[in-house]
Amino acid sequence: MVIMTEQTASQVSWPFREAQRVAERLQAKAKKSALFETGYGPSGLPHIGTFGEVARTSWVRRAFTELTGLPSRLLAFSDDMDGLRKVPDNVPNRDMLKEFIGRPLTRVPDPFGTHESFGAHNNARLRAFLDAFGFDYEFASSSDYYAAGKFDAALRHVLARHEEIVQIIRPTLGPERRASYSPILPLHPRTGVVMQVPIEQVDVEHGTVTWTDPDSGVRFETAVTGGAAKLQWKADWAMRWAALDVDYEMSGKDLIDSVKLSSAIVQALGAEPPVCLTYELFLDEHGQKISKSKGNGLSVEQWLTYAPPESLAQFMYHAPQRAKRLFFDVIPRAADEYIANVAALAGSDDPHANPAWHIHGGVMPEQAGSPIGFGMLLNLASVINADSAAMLWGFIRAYMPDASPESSPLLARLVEYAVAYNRDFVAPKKHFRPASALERDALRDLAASLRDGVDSYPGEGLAERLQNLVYAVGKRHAFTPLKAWFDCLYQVLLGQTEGPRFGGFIALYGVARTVELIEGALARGDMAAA
RNA sequence: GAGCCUGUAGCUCAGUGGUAGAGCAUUCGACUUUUAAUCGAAUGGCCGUGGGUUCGACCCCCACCGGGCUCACCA
Repeated sequence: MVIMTEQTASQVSWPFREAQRVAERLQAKAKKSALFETGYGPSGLPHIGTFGEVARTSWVRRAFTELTGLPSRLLAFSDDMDGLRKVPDNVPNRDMLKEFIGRPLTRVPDPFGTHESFGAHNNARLRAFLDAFGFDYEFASSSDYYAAGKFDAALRHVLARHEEIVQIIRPTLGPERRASYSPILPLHPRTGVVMQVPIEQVDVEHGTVTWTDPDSGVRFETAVTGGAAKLQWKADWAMRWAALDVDYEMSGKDLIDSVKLSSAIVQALGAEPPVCLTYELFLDEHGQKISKSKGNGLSVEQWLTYAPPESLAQFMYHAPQRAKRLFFDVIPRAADEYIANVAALAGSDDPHANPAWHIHGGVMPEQAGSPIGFGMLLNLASVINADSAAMLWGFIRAYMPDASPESSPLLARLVEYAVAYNRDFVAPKKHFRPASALERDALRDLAASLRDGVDSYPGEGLAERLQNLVYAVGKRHAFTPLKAWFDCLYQVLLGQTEGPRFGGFIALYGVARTVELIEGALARGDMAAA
């Protein structure tokens, strides 16, 4: 076991602090490898919190490797043996599902018809989601583990400590549940439903429980092993910790009580709970809780439409134990923080303290950074009304001749995101004011002049000749001051009060398209007048 | 009822014992045949309140006030 030096012990980065706790746990148990776990409930399709949990756990795992050099695994554990509690409203074939309420998800037909069970379908979605980010993990199915007998020894142990476990959980329950509670949930031998019934008899020697079907009155003796029964949630978690010897698991603060109780149960089983971290939940823009029905959350898909995955990781990295508002405006900031961290990493004497190091698993890609910040890029996209990456690149090169997609792959991606951001959030809010009579004449003149060509105008490049053309048109009409002519162009054509040098804009936007832009604005004016 | 987070510039937020920070906003300036992504500068804080620890507290401890969330059925 590697003992931390003073330098590493003073790490200010939380993944290393967590990794240190894991290292101490292993040292105490004389273990030679670490097991990290993340869990998924049956109701959950993967969402932004799923990403956060797996990313954060992966960072702790990576830090653990750095710290100790010991091997480790990350188990993504799906609670797919849980009973279907209610029919989700976002799936097809809901009537069909009604008949399977209460049965383990892996024994409910897939309403989408693409997998052998609903559980398998959700598992596939989860794996595809995790794979899309390139997470290194092993998938585990609760149903498989139960059926394969991987929990059998632990389940018998639970049976032996049945009363003790009941005593731990019972005080936390309401009067109704208190009467019937058992950590053992036998599967009904005929219907397959996960039964929440009083356990009348516990036979430790044979590994069975006896219970009565409330509907038929028939008594059953069911084995707790081999997938004939499963455990109630908190006991299930504890049993899994014990059976697999899980070393690390983080969870949201909504599970604080569960962590407490499961830890008590695992100790009743004679084992030690893993190192646990409780993270804060996300709030919306107004500090309110995020609920799917209100739709005030921000989805992974939304985030990744407007900024790179690294920025989402950056957001998740910072202070997991503090409540953060998760809404649209945090995206550009997260992207810029990431870019700044990449830049800072180059000359850093303590890379472990830098989020970018963690985000990239300690191996930075070539040319990871961007010479231009995302905020600036968004601003630029807005100012020039960029509707294509090529147009944005044109202006970037004017500012930074050496920049190219090849020399800065991140910038190339950011450009695409900035165009999307402008398209969806900036462009729709533009206010195009109608042109006055004077301005209409001048705009017609401008369109006609553009059609005639720029060859007669002075200047070295196309942009400069176009600029002189625009200027000449303005002078032919009675604008006072001439600035009013340019104000007209921005306000009438681009829907904003300020804008780029217009010749450069036309050169990049295209002469023909600019003419269309002018004709469109004039047509809008006609409609308003009519 | 139990627990967790939070209060720092106008706004959004960094900052865990050693001279209060960033972005945005505001104002001024530079560049500009009108402008502009840009660059420079300025303005702006009893760090929620009151105690305590310390040579020294935004930071650690206690109390209070304000804002918010979670759990008490299931997972």
